Order: sequence, then structure tokens, then C-alpha cells
Amino acid sequence: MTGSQEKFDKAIWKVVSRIASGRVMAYGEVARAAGYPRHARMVSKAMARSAEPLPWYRVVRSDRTLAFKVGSDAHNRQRSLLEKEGIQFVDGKVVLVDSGDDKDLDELLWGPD
DNA sequence: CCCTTGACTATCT
DNA sequence: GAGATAGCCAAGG
Repeated sequence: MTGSQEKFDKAIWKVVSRIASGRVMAYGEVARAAGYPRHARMVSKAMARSAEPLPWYRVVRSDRTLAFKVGSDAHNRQRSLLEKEGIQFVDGKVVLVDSGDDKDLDELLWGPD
């Protein structure tokens, strides 16, 4: 086996497994936190290679939308898993309820109008 | 070895 | 602000 890839995988798994429930991280953020900047596209591969179940669903795009195609099984699966942790979706984007900014949250949930 | 693909991003139109 | 473009990097054909 390629040892270098194993090192990369472990670093990614470590970061992903540390994402708190109800929180999310972007692929690029995970890669950077793991010490591999510019490896955002590799994060998914590393997670898929994990033998142990990982909170992969807490990893989203930098714009907070889900990476999977809308309507796909994986997309729906990820969405329900996140919602089960209290995360909400507004306009296809995840909204962290514990963001602490109640004013903005109210606007997002009730609409600025 | 060249080319395509993708669970990505930042930037420009 | 949505769509196109251009970097990015490993994997597979």
C-alpha cells in the first residue's frame, strides 16, 4: 500500500471525526486543517476510503450547499442526517442554528421581507 | 503518457 | 447573482 496516501487519509479522518454535531466544514477547510492545502477534491476520496463510519455528511461545499447533485439519493441522505442534528436548510444552503447571531437567523428563517 | 473526471474553489463576466 | 472559466490534484482509462 502507498504509505503516503494512508497518512493523508488519517489526517483527513481525524479532522472530519472532530467536526462537532450540528456543525459543518467545507472540503477546503478540512484539507487545510489536515495540513494539505489545495486538496479539497481529495477529501471525498479519503472519506470514502474510511473503514470506520465517519460523519462525512458534515462536510459541505464552501458555499454551504451540498456537494451531491440535488435530488440524488446521497444528497437526500446527507440532508436528512444534517437535519437530524438540528441543522436547517434555507435556499439549499445549510444554516447553523448555534451561530449565535439570532438577528440574522431570524431573517433567514422568517425572510427579510 | 495523454486525457477525462470529480463529494472543490476563487474569480471573472 | 447565476453561469462560465481557470486553477487545482489524484485516480482511472
